[in-house]
Amino acid sequence: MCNKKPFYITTPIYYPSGNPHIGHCYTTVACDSIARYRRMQGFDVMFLTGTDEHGLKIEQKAAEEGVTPKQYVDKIVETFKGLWKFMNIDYDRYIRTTDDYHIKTVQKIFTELYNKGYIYKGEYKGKYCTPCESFWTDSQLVDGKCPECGRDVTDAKEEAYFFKMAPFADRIEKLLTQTDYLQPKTRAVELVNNFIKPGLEDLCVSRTSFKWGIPVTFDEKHVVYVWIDALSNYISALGYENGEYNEFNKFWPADVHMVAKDIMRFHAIIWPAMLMALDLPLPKHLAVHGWITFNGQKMSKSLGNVVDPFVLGGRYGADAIRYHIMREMALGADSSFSNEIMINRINSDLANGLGNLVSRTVAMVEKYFGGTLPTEREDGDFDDDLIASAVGLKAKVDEFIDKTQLNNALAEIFKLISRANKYIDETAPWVIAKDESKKARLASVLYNLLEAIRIACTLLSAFMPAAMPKALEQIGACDRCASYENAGKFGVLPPDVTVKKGEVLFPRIDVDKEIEELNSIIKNNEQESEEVKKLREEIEGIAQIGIDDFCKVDLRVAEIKACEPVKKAKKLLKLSLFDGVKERTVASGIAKFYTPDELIGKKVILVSNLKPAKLCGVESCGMILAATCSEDVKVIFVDDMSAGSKIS
RNA sequence: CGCGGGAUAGAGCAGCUCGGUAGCUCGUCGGGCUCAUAACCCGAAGGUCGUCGGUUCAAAUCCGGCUCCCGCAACCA
Repeated sequence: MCNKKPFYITTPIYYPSGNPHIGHCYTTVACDSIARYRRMQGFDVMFLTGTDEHGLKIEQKAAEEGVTPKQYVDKIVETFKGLWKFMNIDYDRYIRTTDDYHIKTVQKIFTELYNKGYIYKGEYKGKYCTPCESFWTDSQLVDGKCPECGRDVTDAKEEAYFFKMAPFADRIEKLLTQTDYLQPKTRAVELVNNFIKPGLEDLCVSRTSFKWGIPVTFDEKHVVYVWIDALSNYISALGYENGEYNEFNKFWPADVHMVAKDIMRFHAIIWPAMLMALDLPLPKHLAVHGWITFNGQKMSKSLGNVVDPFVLGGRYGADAIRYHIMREMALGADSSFSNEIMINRINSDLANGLGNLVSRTVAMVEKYFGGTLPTEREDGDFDDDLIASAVGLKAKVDEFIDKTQLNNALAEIFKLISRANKYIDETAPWVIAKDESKKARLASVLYNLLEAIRIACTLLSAFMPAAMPKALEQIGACDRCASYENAGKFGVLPPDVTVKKGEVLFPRIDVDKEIEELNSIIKNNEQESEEVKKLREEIEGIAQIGIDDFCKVDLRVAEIKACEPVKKAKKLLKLSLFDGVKERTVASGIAKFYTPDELIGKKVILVSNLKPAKLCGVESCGMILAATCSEDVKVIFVDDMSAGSKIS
């Protein structure tokens, strides 16, 4: 036990503002598979996952439901844990940022960084929505209004603590460009160019505008804002600066932090900076994967296409879902998920390939030898090639696991499965079986097949922890036979091995029928309830206004005299509008939907008394009205009216 | 001229570092087999490797221009 090498792997801590979806599944299943593989290899593994439970959004969601924030997150955390159980996720520790020991660590880290001079008190400037009691950045605003309630915001400042990033810029740049910290490394240049070269901005690390967070010990009106709270989970979970655990020295630095690309920046820049400030060693690898897209679109609740892992797993089994997402997803790249792709994959690899191989092999042992092989052997053609493939597999898979390339590891294993299926055709056991004098040869062929299956299934058991033990049982492999150690050897099963046919491992799926059913599930669940519900909530959520409020907005017909794209902006068109009195410039985010030629001469509705603002260097005086429906935008034209006409 | 990635058979991808016969999976078509979950095995069709030009005996691969897509950043008033 003591001489086992430690291996520490983490998922991000998920934000429980809603139920888990297949995207959460991906990261967690990937980590679980790696963790299981490392355990099999004999590492002393610490696999950490958890939830990030503080923040304004949780506070608000809880308030909406009339419960305390803690009650709210408790409920969702149960759903997360339920999903992990359902997907056979075998984590060693589950951290919640509301756990006492984590809070203790965060407070100590915050104080230490303050004492070291890396955290200082400053002022946070932003837009403030009084009814929502929330700060927003300019870029978060929707039409200049609060994105939550749609009401006006005001310029406001609040006292806040900031973390100095600048001292670490050089070291972070080196970390990203000169080490193999970031996987895949292709994104390093992007990060350096976008964030480090322009100069790292200091990071706002406390807030006074909401309460649901960890209090700053030396300044009680502040709570710690996201970064220091969330990122330090990776060390607080090991007992850093708290008495709960005593494993920091054993497991830190982490071997792999796995994250999706949307939070890469925080783990690639902020987290290393924090660790540098604390004088702690840096994690060895940051593995960044893409998003699962659904029928080509990014997975999101608003699109109404969230794939429910419970539904899919319930239909095809957790292992089939695990296999599909591992096999399909390459590190770094997005992978498209659709019911059709998934079902085809399950059918061709799991049902036709692996499942059928086990089934036909076991059936032959039972049919020709009553389930137990005789011990006589006779070598023959094709044996060497199959054996070589089987014996060499482990080293190849090891290499891909080391590189966090699970898809390639699986592809390699399935090459052996194909090889074995081909071997059956080459040797044609049913022909040998007709000749009584060739029993020994027949036994050899079947034994070789069982061995190939044993090796493949042993290595696969990290990925499919429920189905593989069943397969190994069918071929008569004991626990010892199915060890990682033995996956590199041939001839491990006893010569007189006894097989036992069992249930079908991966039933073949009727593609057309399933897709139809899944589509109707999606329609019922999401399009009608989710999407309409969301729209209704959105509309109902907007406060009513009196006619006098409406009259504050001056709407006029204006003619587009000239139009050109804004340089440096993809979405903006610069319009010259004649409002009846004079020409003015308005920037509008419609470049994707209209060309300048289409617009010149048209008359549109102008919000004429909107306060001017600068967009991508263009002074914009007013805005024009357009309807927006998901991705599409249509400007409202009023061509028959003359410029300057009032609209009311 | 903001930064980066990409364009290869119907689909999804590899090959490009280090030029020399274009490969894999799925799908389609034809054949074989009958142990098996109508599964398995073999074969075929299908690509001027985005476009134009350059270097070279030889370019998917190296160099340059262009078109289009996708990330990131910045604005969707």
